[in-house]
Formats: sequence, C-alpha cells, structure tokens
Amino acid sequence: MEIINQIDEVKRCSVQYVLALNDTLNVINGKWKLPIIGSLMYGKKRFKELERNIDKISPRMLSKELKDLENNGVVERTVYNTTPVTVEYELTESGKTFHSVLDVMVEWAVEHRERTLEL
Amino acid sequence: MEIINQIDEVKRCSVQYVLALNDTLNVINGKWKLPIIGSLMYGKKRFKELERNIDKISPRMLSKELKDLENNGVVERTVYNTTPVTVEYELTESGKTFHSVLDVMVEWAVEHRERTLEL
DNA sequence: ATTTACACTATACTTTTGTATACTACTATA
DNA sequence: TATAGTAGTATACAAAAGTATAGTGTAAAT
Repeated sequence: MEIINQIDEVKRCSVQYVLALNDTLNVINGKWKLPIIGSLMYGKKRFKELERNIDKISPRMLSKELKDLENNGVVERTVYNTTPVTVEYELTESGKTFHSVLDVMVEWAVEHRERTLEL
Repeated sequence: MEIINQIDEVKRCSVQYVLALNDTLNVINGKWKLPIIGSLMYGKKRFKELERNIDKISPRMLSKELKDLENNGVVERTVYNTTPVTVEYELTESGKTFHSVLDVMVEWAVEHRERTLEL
C-alpha cells in the first residue's frame, strides 16, 4: 500500500502533479499512438501486421511511434533470430493497465455529452 | 442511473469508444489547454489575469485556446457591460469534473513509474 | 532469374501548431 | 497630452508533426 502514499504526495504538489500528467500525455500524443495501443490490446503483433491493421499508417510513422512507446515503457520489442528477422511488439504491464485510463476518459466524455445536451 | 447504461453501451462498441475518447483528447490537446484549465480550477478569471498567470502565453494563443475550450463546453465566457468591457472565464460543470480524469492520469503515471523502476 | 516478404530507413515535402510583434478601440489616470 | 489598462485581432514567420515515395539487405518461393 506504499504506492497510495506516493500518489497522495504527487497530488499535493502541483509541480509533481504536472510532471506526472505529462508522462501520461506523452504516451498518447500524436495521431497514431492510440491506434497502435488499441491494436496491441488484442495481443502481440509483428511490424507488418500492425502496418496492415492500422489503416493509412506509413512505415515511417509506425516505426517512429513504436520507438516512442518503447522508450516510454508501454511497448516491448522482441527480435527473433530468424531469416528474415521476426520482430514482435507487445504491451508491457503498464501498457495493459493503460486501458483503465482510457476508460475514464470515455466515461467523462459520455457524462459530458449528457450534461451539455440537457441545456 | 441511465448514464451507466450509456457508458456500458459506448464501451461495447469500438467505434463509439474511439469517438468518445477523441472528445476527451480534444479538450486537452495543444500546449496551453492544461495550463488554462489548471488556472481556472482555482476560480474564474479575466483575460488579462490568465495572461499574467500563465507564463509565456501570447494573447493570440490564449484567445484561440479559450475559444476551443468554450466550443467544447469546458469553459464559459461572460461579458460584463462595463467600460472597458470585463470578460470572465470560468469552468463549466464538465470543466470542473475534468479534474477526475486528470487524477486518473496522474495515478497511472505514478504506478507506471514504480513498475518500471522495479526492473 | 525474378518476385515476394520482412523490418525497417532516407529524402523531400506539406500541414498543423505555435511564436513574435505590432496593432485596434475605448477610457481612466497622471 | 501622454501613458496605462481593457480584451482582444492581424500579419508574418518558425518549428513540429505528419505524408508520400522510394530504397536497403537478406532469403525463400516461383
């Protein structure tokens, strides 16, 4: 239960709060992060599979965004020593729990819609 | 409790889920949305007050972002018939509840940090 | 011998986003 | 009469993000 104290501490300090917020925003920023995470929620995938799965993404963007996600600890990249090489991408534990953040965003959007329609 | 059914329905359909997600993402996108929302969390403010409160923001950006937030139903703009005019900006009900979305993002970030430090 | 598949990278370009600086119209104060 | 404060807008520019298209090296299949 040590993590709850950590969370409370961060919430009490606005500087730390903003820093933590930015960590999360970095995970989802850009046009392609959510499509990639969404696709990987259904299980691990290879580069070409992702490219085929995500409509209109270019290999340049896919490669760049996967690197970002890997650097942010949300995606793990595994290279298999085959010819030609096989590379698999999958969500880390944090990547999987990110689903709960997205759910809250969706919940807020639905509640917000209801509220603004009422007027 | 009708809204809970709404939320469940949206969560069951990936198209609706992504649309709702985008509503929320639009609220926070861009460099200045969060600083503005954060500043208004402490109470209603006038244009110049926001400009002084938010370091390095230009009036052009402040004006543009406030319009976005108003269009998204997160901020309300009130004009008072004084000379010179007084304009007040404040969070709507949705704007105030947005705080809970930010909290979840912060919680995820803290948990994510703990997890990645463990390795 | 040519095509196909893999996992990318390189280059040039367009679009979007944000910055810098100056300006508007009005009024009260020095 | 000059200056400062109100709430912005106008114009030009720079930087960041994304697109389009082609190409790399290796090996198996046709």
